[in-house]
Amino acid sequence: MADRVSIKDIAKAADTTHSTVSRALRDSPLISDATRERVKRLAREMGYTPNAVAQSLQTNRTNAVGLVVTSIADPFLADVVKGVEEVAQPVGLSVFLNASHNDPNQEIQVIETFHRRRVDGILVASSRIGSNHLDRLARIDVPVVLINSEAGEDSDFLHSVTVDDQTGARQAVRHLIDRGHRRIGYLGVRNRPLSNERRRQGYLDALAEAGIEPQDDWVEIAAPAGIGRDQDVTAAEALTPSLLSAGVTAIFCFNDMVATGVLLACKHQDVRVPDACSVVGFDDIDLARYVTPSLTTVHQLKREMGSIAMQMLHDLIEGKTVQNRVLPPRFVRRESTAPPPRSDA
Amino acid sequence: MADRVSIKDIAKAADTTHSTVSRALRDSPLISDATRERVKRLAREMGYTPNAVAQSLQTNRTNAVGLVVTSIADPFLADVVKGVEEVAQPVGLSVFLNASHNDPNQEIQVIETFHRRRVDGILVASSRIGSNHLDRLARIDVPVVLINSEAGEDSDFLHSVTVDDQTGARQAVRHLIDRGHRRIGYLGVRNRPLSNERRRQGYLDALAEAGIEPQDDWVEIAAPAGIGRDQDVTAAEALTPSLLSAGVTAIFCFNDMVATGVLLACKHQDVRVPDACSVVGFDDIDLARYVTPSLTTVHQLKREMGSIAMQMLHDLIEGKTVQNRVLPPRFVRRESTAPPPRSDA
DNA sequence: TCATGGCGTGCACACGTGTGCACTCTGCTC
DNA sequence: GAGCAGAGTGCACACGTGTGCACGCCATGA
Repeated sequence: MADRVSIKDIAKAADTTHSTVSRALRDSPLISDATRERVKRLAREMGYTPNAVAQSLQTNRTNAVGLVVTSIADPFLADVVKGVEEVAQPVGLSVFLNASHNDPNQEIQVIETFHRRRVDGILVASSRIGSNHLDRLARIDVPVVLINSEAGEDSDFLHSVTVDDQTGARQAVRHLIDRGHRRIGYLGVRNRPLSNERRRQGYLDALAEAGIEPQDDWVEIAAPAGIGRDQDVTAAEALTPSLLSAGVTAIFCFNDMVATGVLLACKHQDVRVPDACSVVGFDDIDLARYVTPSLTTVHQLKREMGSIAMQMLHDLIEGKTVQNRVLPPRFVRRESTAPPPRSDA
Repeated sequence: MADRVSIKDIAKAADTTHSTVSRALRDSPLISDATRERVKRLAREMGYTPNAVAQSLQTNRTNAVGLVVTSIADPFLADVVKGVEEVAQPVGLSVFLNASHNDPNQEIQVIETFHRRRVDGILVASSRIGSNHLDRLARIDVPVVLINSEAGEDSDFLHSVTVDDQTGARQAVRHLIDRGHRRIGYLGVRNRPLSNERRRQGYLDALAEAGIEPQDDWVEIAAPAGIGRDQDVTAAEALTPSLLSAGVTAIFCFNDMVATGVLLACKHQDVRVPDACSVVGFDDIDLARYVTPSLTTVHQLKREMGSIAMQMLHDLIEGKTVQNRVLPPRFVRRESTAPPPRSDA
């Protein structure tokens, strides 16, 4: 009952028209102070709550944005989403959350849904979408900000915020080299091809700088069954023995989940970390501090990525122009790295 | 350009009226097969995407639900949200995600936003809201499902799905007793009072069954600075020494995060787990398998809670009646529990 | 006294879609 | 041949809000 009250009802109660009520509630200077106050008081008393649906239809603005992530249960993305939320809420933007699970059908469906709902902008933290569905995104005619999956040739509606994967990877591997390692492995993933390629390249850069010839059997690329933590861990666990038997004394991992899988595998094989083998992760999710040994890793500004991306999208919606952002990684040394068992000359 | 096409435009192209187009697209039996096909083909060719905003205004259904969580970065809630998503997407419901951070102002604002947007239902995974904002929720006149925070006296619009905290806790503590422990501590949290109280009660039940007199200094209740993982861990870490010096040989923790804090504290104090002290968690988040030693804990059906809650909400929206659900916990034994160091007679 | 101007209000239309009702047309039946 | 049923379509209104424009009123000034 308190629900169904519209500005028309208020108008009736105030003995005026809905136009006046609308203007009074929006503090239009056209309205006299007396009626403005009278209308506002009535609105309060009658328990009026504006109908955002009708407003959207009229103003052609929904004040809603779409957010696609590959998986919500990914702790990395959870932090990103948190950052998004922290900016969206204060500026009055609502967020439609959708997962894509790297499934082409769901990706299409999600974009379609955002279009139908006439969102004012889209945030993508799901690497495949940026590249694969450009045409579909373009048709919506709405600003898009990609997170950790660059904007290809910069079109005028596609923007991005990323971390400098390659530099982060190079720093991490250089640390291992500085500690005396020469035989260093890379354990990557197949289902996030862009980041994986950049981090692998950083790994190769560091080896090259140190004059180390990379060996084929130092590199393994896991193909996790799905998306998210569990699969990364399991897939990495399975591939670790092969790397160890290739004789590496340190393993640089695509992310902390993969590194955790390596830790578990070492535990089962009684390979002591870091004494017998050093391990380095990427992302610096909370987990990195909780495992034993705690993970040396590359810190990403996860929450900041989310909030910066959301701020960019907000600016774009307001018609401002924005600059793409590349955030700096930060190397974090913890307990999972040490010099190699015996120095390899 | 492909955007601004409405059913009126299609009507013009098909040399008919928007009424016919509307009916044709909705497969109304009033329309002849010929025109239906013609309209549908034109709609496709012109790149028509229905305007959900206008549809909502007309039908008084938004096909959107609101989801409030205390924090998105909480791994427990992340799984719940995932379950919600998995049900919502297929049935065509969109999800507005909002965080409350246990902040009364934000809680009010979130509910207000959901009302303005005329969501068809609300999902609450933020314990405080159920009890504190009943009046506000009632005013929206929309079904509400609470997750892990019961529905008080069951009103007709409030429903819930919870886990049986008390039984889970009792099972966990009984396991410790079976292993031979007599001096068992409880490390709880202050900012989730309902669950905390139920788990503490289960702890007391188990002690009572074994004829053990609980001691005041066996129980500590942490007051984490905020919500989510990090604060739980830190707060628990700080309180662990006090429990250890009370002479307990095992600690039952409010959740796995708290347990992780205990593990860290023990590590720093060189107290070996489980040899010198056993530790039990709650929730069975992924982390529980990754720490060393892996955590003995109480498994919760996290994803299922989300999907069941969403299914309930969907049924309620469709006008069906539903039953509140209490999910069974499942005790999981891992590496963090063992008999006490020397048997206390 | 009349023109002028400003202030406050109401009228009417718009946004895009759904739907009850009236209308037209075709073909059939008596 | 008139009447009628039924199928297909269009008209008009509704949903709740925002806004350009015209109107009425009052005060001011010539």
